[in-house]
Amino acid sequence: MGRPFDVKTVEAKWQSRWFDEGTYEVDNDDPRERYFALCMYPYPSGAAHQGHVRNYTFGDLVVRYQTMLDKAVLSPIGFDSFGLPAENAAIKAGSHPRLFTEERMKELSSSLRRLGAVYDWRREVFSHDPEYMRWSQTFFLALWNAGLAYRAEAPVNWCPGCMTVLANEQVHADGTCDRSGDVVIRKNLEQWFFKITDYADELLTGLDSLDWPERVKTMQRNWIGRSEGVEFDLPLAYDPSRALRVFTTRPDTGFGVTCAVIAPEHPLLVELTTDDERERVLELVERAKSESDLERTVSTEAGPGLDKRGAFTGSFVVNPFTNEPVPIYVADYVLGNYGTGAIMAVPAEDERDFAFATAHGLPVVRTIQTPDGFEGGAYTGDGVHINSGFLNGLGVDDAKRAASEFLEKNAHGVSKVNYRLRDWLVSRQRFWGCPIPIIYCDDDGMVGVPLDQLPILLPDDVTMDKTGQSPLATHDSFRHTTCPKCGKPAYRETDTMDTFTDSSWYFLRFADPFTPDRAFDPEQAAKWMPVDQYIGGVEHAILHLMYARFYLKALIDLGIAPGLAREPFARLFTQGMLRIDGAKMSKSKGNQIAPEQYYETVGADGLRLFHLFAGPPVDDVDWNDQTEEIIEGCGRFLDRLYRLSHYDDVNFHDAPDEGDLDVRRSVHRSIATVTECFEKWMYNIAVAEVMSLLNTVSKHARSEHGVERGTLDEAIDVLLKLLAPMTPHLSAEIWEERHPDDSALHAQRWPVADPSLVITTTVTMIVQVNGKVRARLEIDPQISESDAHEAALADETVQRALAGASIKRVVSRPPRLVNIIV
RNA sequence: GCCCGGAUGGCGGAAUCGGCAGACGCGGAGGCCUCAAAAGCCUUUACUCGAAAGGGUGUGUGGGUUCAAGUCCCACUCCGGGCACCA
Repeated sequence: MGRPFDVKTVEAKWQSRWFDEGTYEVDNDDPRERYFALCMYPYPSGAAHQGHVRNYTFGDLVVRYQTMLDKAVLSPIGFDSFGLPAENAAIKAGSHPRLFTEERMKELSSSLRRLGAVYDWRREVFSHDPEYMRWSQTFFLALWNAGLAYRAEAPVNWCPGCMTVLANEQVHADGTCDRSGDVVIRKNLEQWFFKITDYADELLTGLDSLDWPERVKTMQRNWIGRSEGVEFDLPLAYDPSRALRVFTTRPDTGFGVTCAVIAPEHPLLVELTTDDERERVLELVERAKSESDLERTVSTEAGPGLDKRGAFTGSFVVNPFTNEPVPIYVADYVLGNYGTGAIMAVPAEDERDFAFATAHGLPVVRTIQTPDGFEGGAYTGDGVHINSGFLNGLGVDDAKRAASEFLEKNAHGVSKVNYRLRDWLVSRQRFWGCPIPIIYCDDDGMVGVPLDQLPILLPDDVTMDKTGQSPLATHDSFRHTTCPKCGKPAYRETDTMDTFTDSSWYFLRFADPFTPDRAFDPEQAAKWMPVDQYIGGVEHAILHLMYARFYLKALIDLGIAPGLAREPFARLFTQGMLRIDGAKMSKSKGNQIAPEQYYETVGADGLRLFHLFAGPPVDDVDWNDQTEEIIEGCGRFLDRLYRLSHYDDVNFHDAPDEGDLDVRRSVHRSIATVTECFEKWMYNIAVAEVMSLLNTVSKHARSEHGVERGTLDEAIDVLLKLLAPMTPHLSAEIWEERHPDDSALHAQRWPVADPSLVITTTVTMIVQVNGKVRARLEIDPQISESDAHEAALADETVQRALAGASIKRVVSRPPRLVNIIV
């Protein structure tokens, strides 16, 4: 397309200027009000793709807008540079992941600059920087010393594709790996964990204060999964001095217990199993062990096969409510690592128990009166208790209280809160991550690497193993070391940390990377934290966003980050994703649309404008045949702006008249609208408003009568300021042409609407007859109810519509409408 | 199965304090400019009946509340996302 200016030259000029002059560098002692704007730590996968463009366009808009509001805006950037893709690529190419990663970092940096995104590059951070690793390892040791990092054997998720264990959060509900999509298998391994469960309660309650999308908060709440209940004893029938301990959230249904069920991993299982039942029980236990979670996670619907998922142990416990013996079953639907690994089963009021009981021919005893017409198995709603001794007649809540008291007195009952959340598994059997700074000594056991020996760096002389096994595990000079305590030969830990540990504190480093010999100065960090606006994809709703919340709380409690707000991200925005033919646009699917081609035509400005205009930022964007044309349209808008600002085809007249005043009103109303839209993330509407204003001004200026010079200049300058955060290059260029002696556009203040020009002097009132619009009247907004009524009736078209019919009623709602009912 | 979103012209989407449905843009149609084209500019564009004036119908479906419903209530359909044996 032929454009009235050279887009590449203009954009290159301003990009160099912002970068070379450090326009968006900000000092920690800046006295202005502070604003911390942050896009999620990007993984350096090479040149920016459209998803990045969208994300960083939003981020850059926030930075530039807040800057124009005269705030000290912290806009940092860095790279989440450890991770599997680099490692896999290095394996393929036979190189080192570092070389590969640094190449990709350069590409991503320059494509962010090409987009016109502005940062304080002095604060750049990347995870594999030795200085960053030093602090990652320091923090690991601090967590370890405080007991928040520990090593334990547990059944863990192993991804055969990634050749490493994964955290629970990285495994989908269907048992597949979040990264590779492989089916995850369960292994018993000794691994490193962070004790995130210590913070379960705060992670839950802290959500309330956050200005985050409700669905993200809901997802975190569900993931944490708090449940209140009672833990109590079911005495063993053959030895009442001992008991099976169970957890329930429904103590009120105790009279309906018809069996107890324990997990295949339960420590008492062997003892409880009688000779007669041993064969079937062992078979079930073996199967539970070998099956993947995918196979084990089948829904608990009654049907063929369900009976095989549980077996009678041959033993009984006594129900403390009824003093009757009930059989103990083992079943894989009861989890070994939740609650006590054993439950009381109440088929009448729990769907899983109902399905299980039905499959095994166990009785169903209702303890809550079902509503009339209730059909089906378990009834989980509220109701009056029946068949329940002292609980009869009570509702669920009252019965829960009474039953809990009973259990406290008679069955060692204690109220207990359980969480679904498990500790964060942080060790990975991979090379390209931050090494865990622990040494194993035969005499001293686990010993932390002394702080003055940090960072433990990854060796350069490695051959990436085609099998995917980490070369650290077999790297002799890395593995062999001496014990810091006794000096004897010892081994290093060869696992590395989950890369989510790196992204759990990078924002603190951004706040202060300047203080020597410290990860950050807490006083400096406290000035910026929490992040005022965090921007990223919803795919991190649980993973990164929960880990970072935990990590910051832990660092504060360990005295590393005293004085900081306990929540890292005050306000979160999650943008929609890009789809192409309904599928997610992604590198792995190979369906990405590169941004570069658009820089040649509409420029970064045009592409940015498209992303802002395409629809609400939260919504997904479907990239289709029409998209190209919309992008072209965004380019055309910028051309029209350029022409108008050069007075193409404009006619002038001298003194401002009523028409000019109307233009000024439009200008000021647009200021108000765009400002509001920016605050509410309604960027698509902000763009529409600016387009609309340009149309209004152009039309007026190009009319035969023309425009008064000062009025047009004000309109153009306001347009440039409103567009400055959206299309920064061209706006800055035009501004400079028009104001060669003034400071640059981005140093200008955001415009403020003149209230006297925003208020409307006349307004259109609609007149309806029986709810149908029959006339539109220009009236004074202050018009009284009766005047509005009269004006409506006086109108000719209204009279024609009434056609003499008798008026039953008039609804007068000035200044919006009058509705006449006949 | 449960929990959240969402459904508006040919298309992306506006309009949430119940008060002009379709802002803005894309696409289409017609015109101006031009030897012609591109670019640009102007007009028009929900559907439908009508030559026109004018009328009727319209926000996934079916009901309801109201003078008035895209917006509120009830029931449902479809699409997207999250969770899915956590006792």
